Parts: sequence; C-alpha cells; structure tokens
Amino acid sequence: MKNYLPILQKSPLFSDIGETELLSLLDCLGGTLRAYPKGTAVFSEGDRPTHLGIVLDGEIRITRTDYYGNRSIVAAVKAPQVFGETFACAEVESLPVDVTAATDCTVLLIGVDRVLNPCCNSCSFHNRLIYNLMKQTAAKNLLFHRKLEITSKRTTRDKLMTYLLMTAKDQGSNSFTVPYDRQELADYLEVDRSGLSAEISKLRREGVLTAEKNRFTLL
Amino acid sequence: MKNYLPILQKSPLFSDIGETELLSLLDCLGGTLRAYPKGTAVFSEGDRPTHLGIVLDGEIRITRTDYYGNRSIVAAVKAPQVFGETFACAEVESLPVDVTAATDCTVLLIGVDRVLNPCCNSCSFHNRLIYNLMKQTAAKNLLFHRKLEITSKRTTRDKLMTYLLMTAKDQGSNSFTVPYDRQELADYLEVDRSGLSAEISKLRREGVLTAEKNRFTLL
DNA sequence: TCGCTTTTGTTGAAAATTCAACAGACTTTC
DNA sequence: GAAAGTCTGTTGAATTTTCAACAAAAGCGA
Repeated sequence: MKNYLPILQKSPLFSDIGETELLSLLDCLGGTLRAYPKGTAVFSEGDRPTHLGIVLDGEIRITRTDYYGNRSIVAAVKAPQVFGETFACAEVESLPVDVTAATDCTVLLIGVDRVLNPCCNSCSFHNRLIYNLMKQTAAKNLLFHRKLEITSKRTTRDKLMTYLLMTAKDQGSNSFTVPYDRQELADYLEVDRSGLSAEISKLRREGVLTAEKNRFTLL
Repeated sequence: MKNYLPILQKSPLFSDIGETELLSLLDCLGGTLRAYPKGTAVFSEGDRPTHLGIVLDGEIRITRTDYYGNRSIVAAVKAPQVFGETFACAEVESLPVDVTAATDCTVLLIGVDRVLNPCCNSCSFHNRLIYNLMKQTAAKNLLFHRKLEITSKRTTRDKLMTYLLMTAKDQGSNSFTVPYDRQELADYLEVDRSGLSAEISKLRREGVLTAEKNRFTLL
C-alpha cells in the first residue's frame, strides 16, 4: 500500500489531507488492494454496488452493453481518479454498468459505508473526506453533463468536434491525445465507427485537423 | 415559509429530519423564498452557481441551447425536488445550463456554503443534511445516467421506447403521463419533433401503445 | 361561439447514419 | 521474419433522420 501513497495523495478523494493523516485514514477506511489484468471485470453489471474504487495504476472503462449487444462507453478512468462512488452512494441495488480493466491495473476498493459513517476514533479528517467525496460526485455529474452535450448533437461531425474542442480545452493545447482508439471513440460518441473514420478523413481533407492514431491536432 | 413546511419535509434534502429540527436548520441555512412566473429564468447560463434550489410549487426545466439554437431539455424538476446543487457543489465558475420556470412556481434558494460548512450552533442535524445532499447528488447522477442510456440509442423509436419503458417502471403502471408535450419530449430525447410524431403514430398503428396528449399506455 | 394561437400529425425531399464488406497498414506472436 | 490478428479507412446500398411546409385538432380569450 505504501508504494501508492504518492498517487493516493493526488486522488481528489484525499485532497488537502496530509500524509500522516492519510495513513491513519486509510487504516480506518480499511480498503483492499486489487490487481486486474487487462480485459477483466472490476465490477459487473448487476452487482450490488457497495464499494468505490481508486485507480492507482493503469486505466479502466465504464461501459454499458444493450440488449442488442451495442456497446456504449460511459467514461475512461485513469489514476488517480475515483469510480463507482455514485452507484454506491445512491444505494442502488444493482449496478447498471460494467467496469472493466482497459489495461493491467491496480485498484484500491473502499466500502462507502466506511466513508459516509465517520469512525469513532479521532479521524479528524473524516469530514474533509466526506466533503471531498461530495465534490467528487458533483464533478462526476459535470462529466455526465459534458457527455450529454456531445450526444445531444445530431451529426457525427458535431459530436466529434464538440468532443475534440472540449478535450483541447481540457489539455490546454490544440494538439492532444484521446484515451480511445477509433472503435472506442465511436462507442463513446455513440456513432458508427466507419462513419466516424469517414468524417475524420473529411475533416482532414478540409484542413480542419490532423489525426494520427489517437493524437489529434486542431488547425 | 411556514406554509411550505410539509413540502420541505418531503424534499430529499431534508429526509429524516423532524419538523422542529427542520425549522432551526432553515433558520441556520438562511434561504430565500422566490416566486417565478411561467417562462422566466431562475438561473441563466453563465451565472456563477452558488445556490441550490428546492421547488416548492410548480415545475422548472433545465435546458441548454447550443450555438445553432437547438434546444435540449436536460431535466424536468417539480416539487419537492432539488436542482442546481451539482453546479454549486462542483464550484464551477459558470453555469452551463438555463433553469427556467415551466409553470408559475415557487422556489427556495439556499447557498451551498451554508450547507457544506456546518454552523457553530447546535445544528445537530447538519451532518444529516450533508449526508442527504450527498445521496441527492448521487441520485442526480443516476438520472444523467438514464438520460445517457436513452441518447445512446441510435433511432427515434429506440429512444422513445427506452424512455417510455423507464417511465412506466417508475410510475409502476403501463399507463402513465410524461411531463413533456411533443416538442419538449423531442428536445428531451434529442430527436426531431415531426419524426417523433411520425414514430408515435407508427407505434399506434402497430398496436404497441396508445398516446393522447401526454398520456401513454403500453399495450 | 368565433377567431387566433399553439400543438400535433403528415408528407416528400434532402441529408446523414448505419451496415456490411473489403483492403491496406500496423502489431503481435511464434 | 512470416503469419495471424487487429486497427483504420473506404465505399455503396439500405435505412433513418432531419428539414420545411402544410393541414387538422385543440386550447384560449374576447
């Protein structure tokens, strides 16, 4: 666990909590460290969500597959981000998504009970933790909001450009990488892969952008 | 304010808080009561979000209008539901949506500062309030999730049926009303109104449902 | 009730998406 | 280094959506 302290300190869940406090807090929270090989399930649809996860290493995907087998990517989560807190906090009985390791990864699982119910010990920073969780959940909400802004667009081009402009702004540069390959980007934007490739080519020809693999540059 | 106590008690923000506690809590939170005529703005895009709102009477809409003037309805909120808490808690500098009165309505506005920072007085229920806000935000997250499930569908028919099946399940009946007229429903599902009308007619002819005004019955 | 406005349904044409199939480039594995 | 597999881009046909225009129906106020 101690190896991951620097990453844990960067996690939004533990922001403004010092190292020594963090150690006692972790003790009190009683998390479990788990490693998942690429492609394996961290949580599966239908599970009862009781824990939140913190990605310590690698990257995971939140996905959902409908009745017809169409995959939709809800989000990509990498270290030191948090996932699953929404469903656990909302106390739903059944997880509506799949959580899968996109690469080999290491995850810290923490029961939300432990987070929401301050321990009797002198964890003076537990309130800070709850405050952080609150902000984290609200921030997650904003992410959904952004995704809705994308999927509300009607054409592949608008969806793509909305996404690219957001990502450029996030990364503070006109040249940036996206965490998806073409198929995954299509699943995230909720469009057809071949149509997406065609649209990217068109934008390239029009001189709007360059794209090689997962690096895009807006011109 | 006292007139609205019964509604406030039903609000998810104040669940499991007794009437006397609620009164002192309200005093401590220092909310302001506001009335909005139909069609007027409660919050406007670009505002700095500092307050959450509780709908005491009437109904509001969370909408977003893009560059081209396409309106998208994010959610309909009616008494005794809460709105705006996400943006205020996430401390974003600028509200990305419009909040508008869909009918004449009455709203209680509360600064989130007051909610997140427990007062020094003996507000023993302030922790409960924060816990409620936490659950509320997580629940709001689920709503977004549901909307994403709808907009991730590719055809108008699938979007509509996904929405109707969800709503039927929510209301526990095959016959139910939706809070939108046709144009609003189209804006919520992110599809073309005339195409939506056409699809509803088709489903009617196929004997899948009946629809008159905003009442739908799945057969 | 009459007239006016809003809402809903219908239609055809234009535009866009999806789907399936394939070829070339690139990776990985043995 | 060859073979197998994966990823990306391309294309044409079928399907679907969007758009614009209009008519019928419903709601509203005088």
